[in-house]
Amino acid sequence: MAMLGRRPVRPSGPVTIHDVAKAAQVSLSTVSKALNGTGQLREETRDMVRRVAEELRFRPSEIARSLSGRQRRTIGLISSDHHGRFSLPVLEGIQDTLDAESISVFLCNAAGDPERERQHIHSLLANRVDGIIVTGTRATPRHPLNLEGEHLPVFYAFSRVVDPDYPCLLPDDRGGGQLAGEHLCRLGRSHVVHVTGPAHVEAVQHRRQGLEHALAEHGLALPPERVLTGSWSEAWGHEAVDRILAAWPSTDAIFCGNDQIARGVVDALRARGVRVPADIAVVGFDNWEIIAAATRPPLTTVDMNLHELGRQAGLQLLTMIDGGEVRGVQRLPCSLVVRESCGGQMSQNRG
Amino acid sequence: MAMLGRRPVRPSGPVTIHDVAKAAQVSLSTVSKALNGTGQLREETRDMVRRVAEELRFRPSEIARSLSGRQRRTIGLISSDHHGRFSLPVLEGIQDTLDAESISVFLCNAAGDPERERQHIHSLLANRVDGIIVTGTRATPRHPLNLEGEHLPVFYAFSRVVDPDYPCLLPDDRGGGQLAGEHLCRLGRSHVVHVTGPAHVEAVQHRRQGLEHALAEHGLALPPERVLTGSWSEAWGHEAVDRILAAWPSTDAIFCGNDQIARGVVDALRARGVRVPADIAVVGFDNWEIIAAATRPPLTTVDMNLHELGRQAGLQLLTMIDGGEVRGVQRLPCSLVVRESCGGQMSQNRG
DNA sequence: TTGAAAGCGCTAACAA
DNA sequence: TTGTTAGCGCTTTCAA
Repeated sequence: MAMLGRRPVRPSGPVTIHDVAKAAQVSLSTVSKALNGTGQLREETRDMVRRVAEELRFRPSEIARSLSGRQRRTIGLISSDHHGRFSLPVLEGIQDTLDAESISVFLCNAAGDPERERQHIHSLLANRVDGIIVTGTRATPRHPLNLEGEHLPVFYAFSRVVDPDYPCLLPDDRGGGQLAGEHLCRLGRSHVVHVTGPAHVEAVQHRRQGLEHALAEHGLALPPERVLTGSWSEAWGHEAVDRILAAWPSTDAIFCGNDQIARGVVDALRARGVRVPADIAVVGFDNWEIIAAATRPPLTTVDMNLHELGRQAGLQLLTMIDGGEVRGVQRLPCSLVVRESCGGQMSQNRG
Repeated sequence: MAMLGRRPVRPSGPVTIHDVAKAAQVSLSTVSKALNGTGQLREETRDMVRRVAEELRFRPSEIARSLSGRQRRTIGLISSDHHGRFSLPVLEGIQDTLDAESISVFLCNAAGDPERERQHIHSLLANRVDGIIVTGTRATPRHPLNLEGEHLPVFYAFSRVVDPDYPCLLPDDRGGGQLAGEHLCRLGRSHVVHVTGPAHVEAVQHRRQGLEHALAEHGLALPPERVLTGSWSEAWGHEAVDRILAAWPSTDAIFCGNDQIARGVVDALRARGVRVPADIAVVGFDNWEIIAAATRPPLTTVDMNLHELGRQAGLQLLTMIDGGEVRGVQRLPCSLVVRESCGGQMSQNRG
């Protein structure tokens, strides 16, 4: 295809713009312009250069490109905690957004170690990323990233920062709790007990508030003693059922703080001969498929839409990179996924 | 600290080597040498430059560094499938290795889409990574990465390639099955049934072979009809128990292809009034904590050591990058994690 | 319509 | 012991 009837020979290392220029018998800048669609070139030239470049499998070095002023089109992703079960969907969501913009992601796992986090930040800064997303468990609020005086957009996804001014996106746990409560009320349940995680966790408090709010709207109260706090485990679900059946035999609904607890609750109820949902309806939280779908009956549960949360986090970071103002805590609505543990079948969203 | 009593002023953008040179009143190369510990410099000069650089918070641009010939110290990580439950520990292991060498990771999630994978590869090549690790589910062997004619080390971690010559590291499923079998035999069980996943999956076949081998060594046979293949679900575990109790009431041990099946099996047995482990011992596979530990009784199960697998995959890639020869399928030994579903208590490894 | 040249931030060979 | 200079691969004025 190249002039003179000779096929251009691929050099050993990566093909450079020089190689293309030589093969196409034009100058460097012509190649650059042709390939980037910039400047004023004859169509023929542009086509010819493009053909040669393709034939040579020319892949412009992003390294060199970003050196000469262009945007880096690369961001850093720091998992402050270990990559957990919740991080995964968030991470995938983020990547969906960034892939669409051809932005590369440096993945860093600080694994909860501040020193490791420091090193990663250093490396990200040295690599001149355009921005950083921080993910992690949000049980305990974290310090804002220490950027060593550098100015760089940072967005916190599913990660709580002590200072509420930092741009961050979290699930609307309150709304989630409310969804669960409304669902139960709508199905006519009126003796609701809440079995949830550690009392000091913010999400635990929010979910309870949401439930309380929904019940209140239906003229029902949620007395403090009917909120049982414990660990996020199946075992706690079992234990809670013992207490509930002993203390409040008229209970007709249990809203659980997560799916593991719900699984424990359902299993325990079955073991006691209590029918779910006929006698007691159960709602979980997380929509952790592998648990929720395998429970018998399958769990109706609240979904935090973590994939979507990741997508939006990515978009927000892009906004910040483009100079947009993004601040404060934002909450993403949850959805209710209806399976069989409440008897109902319609699906609800709340936006 | 700088000369003339003036504090050097940080420029607005990232600090460059020029800024440091100016502030320290020396030349570019002196700064470079001082900071890299190369060349011959007076100790005083070196120290002085270092101090100034630190004060200015100078962070040499990795971009510029890698342009001028140095190694990129960056690798690509492609998740061919969605980041799954198994990818996580592998990923963390890989990062452990690479962090220790200060190598950055570009994360790409091809999500099973060949076109997306192509784009990611393109991007990785354009970013001149030193090598690539491919992770993903290994249920179905994948095609080797198409590097578009470029030469670059690629290592497959927990990902099966059609051509067995490609360097890849997989769990030793056969050994894992053997561990389970030996454990059961050692505990005196002699009527073993195997409830496992889809028959066509390689891991399913290997695990069965391992079990068979272990039983054979103790003079026991594993007739084909006692290998029940199905899906990887709890539901299948329940169903299998029905069949087993009906067909072979003398069964005293069940080895399950994964922990979900095992969970289903144990739950079903309990529901039928069969005691675990007193009447029937159960062994799982995966050591998926959240399931294995929550099962009642907690599951004795085989651990694939995925974190370690990731670590070693990282090391192997580094070897390849350094020009070492790495080829063919390698297998990482599994371990047996003893909990309570078999009655035994000692822990076993097999190296 | 094309090409020459400067520059991005750094390293490294060579001079001084 | 330090500084000058020439790249690394590309983009982007500015000249031709």
